[in-house]
Amino acid sequence: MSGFTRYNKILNLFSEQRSSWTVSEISDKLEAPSSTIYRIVRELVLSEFLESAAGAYFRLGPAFIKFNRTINLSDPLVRAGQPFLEKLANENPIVSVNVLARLYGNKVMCVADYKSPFFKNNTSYQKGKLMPLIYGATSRAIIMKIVGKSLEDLLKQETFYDDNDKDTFFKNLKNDNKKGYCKTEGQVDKGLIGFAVPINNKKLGIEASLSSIFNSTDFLPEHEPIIYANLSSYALLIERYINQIFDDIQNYHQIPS
Amino acid sequence: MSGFTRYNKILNLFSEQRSSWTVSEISDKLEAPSSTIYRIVRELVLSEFLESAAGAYFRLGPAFIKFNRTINLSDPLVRAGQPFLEKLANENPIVSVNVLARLYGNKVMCVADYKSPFFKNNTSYQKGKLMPLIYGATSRAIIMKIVGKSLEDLLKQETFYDDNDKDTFFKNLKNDNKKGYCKTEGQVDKGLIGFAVPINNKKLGIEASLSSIFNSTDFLPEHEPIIYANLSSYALLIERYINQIFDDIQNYHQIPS
DNA sequence: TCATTTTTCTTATATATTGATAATATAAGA
DNA sequence: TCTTATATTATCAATATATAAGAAAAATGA
Repeated sequence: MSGFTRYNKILNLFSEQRSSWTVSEISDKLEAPSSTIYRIVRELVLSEFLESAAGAYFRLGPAFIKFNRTINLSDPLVRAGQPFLEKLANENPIVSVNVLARLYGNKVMCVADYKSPFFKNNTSYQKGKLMPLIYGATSRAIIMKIVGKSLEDLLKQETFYDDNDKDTFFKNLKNDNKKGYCKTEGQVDKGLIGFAVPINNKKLGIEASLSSIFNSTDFLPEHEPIIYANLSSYALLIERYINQIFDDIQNYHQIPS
Repeated sequence: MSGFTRYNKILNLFSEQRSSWTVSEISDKLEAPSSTIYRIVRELVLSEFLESAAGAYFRLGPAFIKFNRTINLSDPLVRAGQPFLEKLANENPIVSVNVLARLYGNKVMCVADYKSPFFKNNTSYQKGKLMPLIYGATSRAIIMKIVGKSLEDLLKQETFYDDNDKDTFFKNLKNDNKKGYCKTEGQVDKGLIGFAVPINNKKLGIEASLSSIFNSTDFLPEHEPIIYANLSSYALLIERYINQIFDDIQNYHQIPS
């Protein structure tokens, strides 16, 4: 173990299922002497990446909450899009969950969401959760704007059921691209139907989507044009707003530190 | 620079005000050769603590979002308390923001919140934000249960206006402790009034509070007993639920890995 | 295409990390 | 309160690793 790995290996032991570890448990798991683990853990505690809990246990520390907040407040996509999610929800004809998601590595991550007050279902698209790349309108609206080698690289890790499945996938993607939006039903959550449009900004390297998710039982075909109109107009607004924020950042960077 | 500091120093450059840095900017700022910074940044990118953005810029990476989510899902306080916040909001006589906060180092951090649909003001108590220790009901309900040397250590960093100010602070704290709840008006946000009760669990090392924050203009004296009754009963529920979660964790830890 | 910028690679050397052991602090029980 | 077990820190020589300067390679943009 060397470099950042030795810290990362310890941090990655902490999960939803197992959120607290003692030093001796860590040293057992990583097969490293406890004196070494103590030293590393102490360093992480000092920088607030870990914190000590009762009974010699350690857990993830407040640094993650702090940095996560920094990301939320400074991410141009979140800053530009967050304020519009509630408005979008109010203008939709039926109760909805509205989601801003972006490409992160080769996964899709929800970075902001707003749920109508009386929407009952829980979607899988919760802020911070990594989602599959090829299922659900939210994800597909993102990849439909990616082409050529970038798309190939991105999909390299994904496995399709068979060649037919793969062909259908690419054909649908092409179709969606023509229409300008994506619609899927039950691909991620049973009983839910999702619509999504892409949001892009080349200068800032943003590949993202805006989506509205509804209960299948609430949805009627005549809603579709309104839903699509709302999504497109808000996506446009958000893209414009991102550009404005980009200019602010540019100006900021020109000020010498 | 050695140990974790070398990574931490770079990560801490990223802030709400300045969320992206190039390698040469970092090496200027930290006065270190850029070849060294490149190596460290590459390590951080590999572990997703940083990610590269457009134009040779780097920004905070998805690891923080992931770990933050882990904290949210596994924190016994969040797990126990989150589900009750909406109920508390609905039972309050006027619109409110309802907050679960806990001690983190020598600050107070909001770990969960729920705002009534028609509550307009923005409180300073947003999830993830560090708050002052001695102002506001939310914070004071936490420290009012801490005594002796622990309290001294905690307040060591805090500066009071004068000795009189300090005396008043401690007298109020004592009073609150007798009453069982805290009430402050405008200490953190002008125009808002806050009520809070403590939540504790010694075994898990949890020192926290549950609070409801209202618009001063909505508030009438006759609301006070209802507010207090709601807070106390939900705090009790949450404390019981925390114990149950604690037992689950215990059972989990007994399973050999 | 070329010129510029960003990123990686290569090396000897200085420096930090390691882990066995000892010392100390802390918590729990009698 | 004292005892004992356990958790945490300190020490130090052997070893592994990071460092920094410059060169080379890739990537980017005009």
